[in-house]
Amino acid sequence: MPPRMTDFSEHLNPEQCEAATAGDGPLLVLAAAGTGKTRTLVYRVAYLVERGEPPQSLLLLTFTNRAAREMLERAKTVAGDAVGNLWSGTFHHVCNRFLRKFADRLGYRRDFAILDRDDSRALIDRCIKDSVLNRKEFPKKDVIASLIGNAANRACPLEDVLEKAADVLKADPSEIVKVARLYAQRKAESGVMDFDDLLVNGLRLLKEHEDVRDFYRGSFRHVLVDEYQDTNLLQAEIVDILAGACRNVMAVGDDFQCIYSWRGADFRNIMEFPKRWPDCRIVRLERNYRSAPEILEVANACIKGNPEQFQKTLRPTRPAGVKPSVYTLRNGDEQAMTVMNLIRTYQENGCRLRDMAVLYRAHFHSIELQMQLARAGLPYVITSGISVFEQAHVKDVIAFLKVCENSNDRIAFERLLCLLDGLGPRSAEAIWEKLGKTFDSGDNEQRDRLTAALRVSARGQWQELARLFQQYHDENLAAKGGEAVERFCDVFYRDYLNRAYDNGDKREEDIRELALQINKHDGGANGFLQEVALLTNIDHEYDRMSRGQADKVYLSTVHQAKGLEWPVVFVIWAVEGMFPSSRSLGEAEDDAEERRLFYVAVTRAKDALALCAPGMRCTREGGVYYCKPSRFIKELPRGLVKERYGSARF
DNA sequence: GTTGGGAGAATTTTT
DNA sequence: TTCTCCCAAC
Repeated sequence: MPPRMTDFSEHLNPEQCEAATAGDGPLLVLAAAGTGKTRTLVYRVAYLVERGEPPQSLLLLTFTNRAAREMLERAKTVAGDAVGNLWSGTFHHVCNRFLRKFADRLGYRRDFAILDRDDSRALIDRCIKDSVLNRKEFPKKDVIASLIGNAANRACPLEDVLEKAADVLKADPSEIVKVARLYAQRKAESGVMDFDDLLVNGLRLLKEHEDVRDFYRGSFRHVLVDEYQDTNLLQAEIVDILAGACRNVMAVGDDFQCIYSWRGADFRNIMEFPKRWPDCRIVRLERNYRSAPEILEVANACIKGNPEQFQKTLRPTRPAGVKPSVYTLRNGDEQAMTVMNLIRTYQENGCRLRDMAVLYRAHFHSIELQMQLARAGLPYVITSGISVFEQAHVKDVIAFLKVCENSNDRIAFERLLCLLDGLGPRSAEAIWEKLGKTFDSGDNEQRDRLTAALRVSARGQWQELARLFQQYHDENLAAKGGEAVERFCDVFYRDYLNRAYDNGDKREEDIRELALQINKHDGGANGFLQEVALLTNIDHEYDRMSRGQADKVYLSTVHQAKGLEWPVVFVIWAVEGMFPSSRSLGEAEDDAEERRLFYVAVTRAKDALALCAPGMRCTREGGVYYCKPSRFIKELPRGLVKERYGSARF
């Protein structure tokens, strides 16, 4: 079959086409919200493949697995299945792949374990307990974790981060440094990496090992990066190195939408891209296909005042629609009621529930609305703060699988043992030491030694597990990890769930579903385990949504709504102190980021946008705060929005 | 050392 | 609401 050739100018507007069909050399695409950024990237991939580039020589870096998957699928429909061989995934994913091949160069085993956020915080907590005497005054593990993470992602010494945070932190910086050292030391001792280490070590690999660097430089002829504005210094450097030889680097992003600086993202990466790649071509995408012009006017007006940005103006392509509304409301309850009534009205006018979203700054802002929706029986889905894969019961099951597969995973081993009756962290640790810091689940003798080390009350339960390990290795259950999980649940875990939780049934369901997911995974149990730490909520959520085609209203934080769109969008709690959040306001930079976040919220809407500003907020204790409408509303020029009041008054 | 009850706190969280 | 921490009782 002759290769099919796409007429790119037919599918793309001139700017998109210019970006997609550009020749070799660095390319920066400044793509404002809703201007077909993904489409351009997809066609770029298709173009390169049709032009004869082997797909495996293309590297497509994204920020979520979902984005990678979506783009891959779309590119396949344009250029055919051959596209499927290209390298795509998140930075963490790609670094993980590098490290699975070369981690031994850095003194790690190639089957190193990954600490997810929870594991990492738990380990930090242990370090605090073991090294800090006066813990009353010492910051909590979350604070320490974010300081350490900040330093890693900004590629700067922890001391600098601490200095900047000095006035908020009461603790002695040297003590925090001590904890951080201990944390690093313990990670090294057990040969594990946390999320940040994947980036740090991925980069080290490329920097310190010339042959590895040359190997990957030689593998990739083109490096394409999505959401470039949210890269941190490490990620930008990884891109620069990988594209260092071929010089074919395409960065796509929108500095207006950089909303992760608190995680180390630095929008200067995108601002300074032309400095680092002086001969780069810059293409601006400004024609917005998503939103009604009235919505874009609000978006343009709200972002205008931000300093330090590439000047871009969203240009509408759609015909006139309706002006966005600003609702002035009495309190959270009236807000919830009003939003619900509006949702109903839209629904009566033929709008599906899944075409509507409610966005907010922080999860807890949605409580009243959730309660109202639940009471009224209006179906909704909500993106929660914790990932499915971070929930205790899912992690328990995964710990079991890890122990089956890996005899060095101390964290998984101890977690599994803690599930036994009357056995806590202390004993689990002691047993691990006693076994010589290893436990081979396939080894009969070791299983017996473990039995002997247990207190009598836990032995019965352990026997069940020991039998299961035996089966695991005899029947080669590794090939179908889901089956192993099912049996684990049957012979042991179900009982535990029902003892430990009120909603044991619900959790068991999660686990049955997890088993299916594991079976679907190509690499068997081991392949699944190597990636599971990098899977997130959104990946899971997405599967569920697309499979169920559920007709539900979507409730989400603005952060998690990035990249998505809905015909109807409500932004609730658009008041000073909540959006912008008073917690994050301090310096001008913070105000700018909150404004970008607001911009992201506004630009999610296609046809209708409602901003809600209640005048007061009730606290748990029955107290009342008065709130002023958000500065982002106040700043809007007159006439851009329609002023309205709560439906309770009609 | 483990477990369970009660008090108290909660910004965002691509990996 | 849900998660986390701390203390007291096994």
